[in-house]
Amino acid sequence: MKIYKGAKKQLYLETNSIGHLFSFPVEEFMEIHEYERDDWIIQEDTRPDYLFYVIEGKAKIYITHQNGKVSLINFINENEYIGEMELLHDVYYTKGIQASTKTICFALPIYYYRKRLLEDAKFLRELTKFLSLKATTMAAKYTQSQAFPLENRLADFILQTSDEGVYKEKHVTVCDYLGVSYRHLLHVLTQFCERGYLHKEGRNYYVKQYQSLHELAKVLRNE
Amino acid sequence: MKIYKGAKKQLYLETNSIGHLFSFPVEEFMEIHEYERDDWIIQEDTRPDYLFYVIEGKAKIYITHQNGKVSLINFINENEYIGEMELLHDVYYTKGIQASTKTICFALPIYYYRKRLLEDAKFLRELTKFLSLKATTMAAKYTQSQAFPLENRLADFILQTSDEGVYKEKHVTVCDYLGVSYRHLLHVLTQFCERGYLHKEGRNYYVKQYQSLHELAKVLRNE
DNA sequence: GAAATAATAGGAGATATCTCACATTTTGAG
DNA sequence: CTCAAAATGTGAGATATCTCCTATTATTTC
Repeated sequence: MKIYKGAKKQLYLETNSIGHLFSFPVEEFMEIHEYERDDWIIQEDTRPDYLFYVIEGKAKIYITHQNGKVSLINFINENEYIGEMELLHDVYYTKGIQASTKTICFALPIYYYRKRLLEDAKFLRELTKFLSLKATTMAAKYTQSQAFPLENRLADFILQTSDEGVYKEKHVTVCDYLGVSYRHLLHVLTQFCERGYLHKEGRNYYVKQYQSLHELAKVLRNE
Repeated sequence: MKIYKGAKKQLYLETNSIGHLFSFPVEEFMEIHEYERDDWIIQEDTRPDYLFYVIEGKAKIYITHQNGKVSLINFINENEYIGEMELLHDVYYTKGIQASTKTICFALPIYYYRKRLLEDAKFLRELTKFLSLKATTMAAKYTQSQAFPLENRLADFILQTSDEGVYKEKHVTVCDYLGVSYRHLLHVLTQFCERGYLHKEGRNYYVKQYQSLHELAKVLRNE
């Protein structure tokens, strides 16, 4: 992890306007952190000292269950918060946050800014919108995972993550994300190939029948 | 649905202080609604005209999937909001909200109060806490449903909902809530009886071995 | 109070998904 | 470059969960 200082910090402050986030000046004690891919931004079960706001990159929220299973709860993208739960609640089981690409965040020391943040309508309004989306997303994932088999959820995931018709996510990550075993994921991918929806070459899968995948995916969404 | 007027309205306004919720007066246009058990407070896919705050009773959030399956997303209890998603977002797939007991809510006309609410730090701070808990709860339910079989989740649910050692929730509701088929729920309940954890009499189940149920339930929680 | 509707109950077979075991390939650290 | 760790791949059998079907009770409704 690196902390940007001096000119580099200035550059990021100027490039990424934060005027819409806070109604009081935060530059003085705000830091800018850079995390490498796979770095832990927050360790599971360890309270963070900062409230983060992602300006570049992508991270993953993980929780480890008592039976050893690991769930990838969700991804965090640019313009999203990290550590907001701990800002709001004194008691909270902290989830692990891991950078999945190089990630750059604004980092506001909680001990210093907490009080003012919780009185700042502008900040709270942004955070409220973010949290409401988070709640909605989780509710959707929850109900979808119960109402539909992997087939449908995977089709949706492939359409969302494939780039120029190529799907090449890591199986390991995907099973944590979709909450199924490695074995089963492979099984369903193989089926997709057999049915001609995908074509496998090495470690990449090429989308051959968008239509079929769309059919499978569309039942997920009412919205 | 009834709307309280005059003295009855006054009574509720006096009994339930709302000073901690808003920093401006809302009494003038705020209504007080009473819903019977099974009334729909909000219809699925129909934007509500009010932001509600539950002061008495309990309600259920439902979504209907394209394949006809119904998910009971969660319960809403006293001191929780209803319709906050629509207040925050212009585009939103509205879930259905059904009273599961007689439910009394404050009802604030959105068209009238929206602007001021979104500028009120006190209101936003409360809402932020509520939404963060909602997001956390949904995330927990999501990952638990993927990491553990019904056995564990049902044990937890029985411990949470049984009263004086008696469990008597409606199976129909429970399967929507835990996201399993009616058939399977019965099957696991029967197992619990066979193992002596529960004893069935008529439509009630008596908890016989708290310890065993606790064992099953405790793996769900790290927190 | 009879008829319609919702809830409970359980059998039987299908299928979605998991666990475990093991082999191969790729990646990363030194 | 080399070795260990991570990721991929596959078989076989177990289990969790679903679907469909059919009865039997409660609960509503007219």
